Amino acid sequence: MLAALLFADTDSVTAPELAEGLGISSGSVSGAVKMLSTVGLIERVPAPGSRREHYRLREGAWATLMSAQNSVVQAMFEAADQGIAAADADTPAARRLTEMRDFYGFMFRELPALVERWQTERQRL
Amino acid sequence: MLAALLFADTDSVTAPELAEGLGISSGSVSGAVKMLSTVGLIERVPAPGSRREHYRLREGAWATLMSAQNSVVQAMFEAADQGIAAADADTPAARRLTEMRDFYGFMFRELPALVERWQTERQRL
DNA sequence: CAAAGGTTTCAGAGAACTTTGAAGACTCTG
DNA sequence: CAGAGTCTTCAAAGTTCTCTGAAACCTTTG
Repeated sequence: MLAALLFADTDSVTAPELAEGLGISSGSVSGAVKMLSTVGLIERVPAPGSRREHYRLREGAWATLMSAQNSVVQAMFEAADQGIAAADADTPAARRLTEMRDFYGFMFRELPALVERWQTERQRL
Repeated sequence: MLAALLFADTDSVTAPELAEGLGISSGSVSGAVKMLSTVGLIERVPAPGSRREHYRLREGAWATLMSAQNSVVQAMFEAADQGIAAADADTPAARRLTEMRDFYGFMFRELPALVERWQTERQRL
């Protein structure tokens, strides 16, 4: 579906066009739209003159996708943190969990900064 | 399985211990070991005196995992690139694909650098 | 070098996920 | 405000993925 929206030679695409083009049912289109919308990758486009819904990739969709990944990083960080709290100090487990927490802590700090740097560099073009 | 290896209070864990502790069959352990080994997250540990295989998380496993993600980024970059080659210039599709390629190109350059920075900062501790 | 201990492979069973199609809900428009 | 057009929901069907258990395969050791 993302590929279909990427390659479309129009600004936005209707649900029936997606169904037809991809050879899937309207129900599947509806489900995919719902999922991709909540993730923030696509958006509904108001289409005056047509009663059909139009969809398109959101501006900056890829940065959004990367930021979504960041919540995975956060989850790993928190899991490690809770693990450390539950484990006895000075055990192999504590050592491993500390390495894990430090790594994901680092990434959780740096990844958003990286995406931000992309945004500003993009601005200049 | 990763959690089991993380929390183990010994340096390494045997396959039967993993099966017993997780309540899964030896076949499943074998499959998981194979998968995690090829990804580089765990390693076999030579265990003199025991005939059983011992496993443990590899040093720097999390950095490895992040680097593996990078190949996804690369795939996205290449997909965008091929898309641009296939699309007509000055179309909405070309514009979208260019944004995608630029973003993943940026990430493909910067992510390894980020992991590397982690490695060197880690060194100092 | 045979036998015991341990691991891997693989076909079949089961679980989880996805898709479909039809019914219901929503929303413009005349 | 009725009707046509469009979208969403959901149960059933289909597909894919994962697990198990048994058999085959290594590998160490007496």
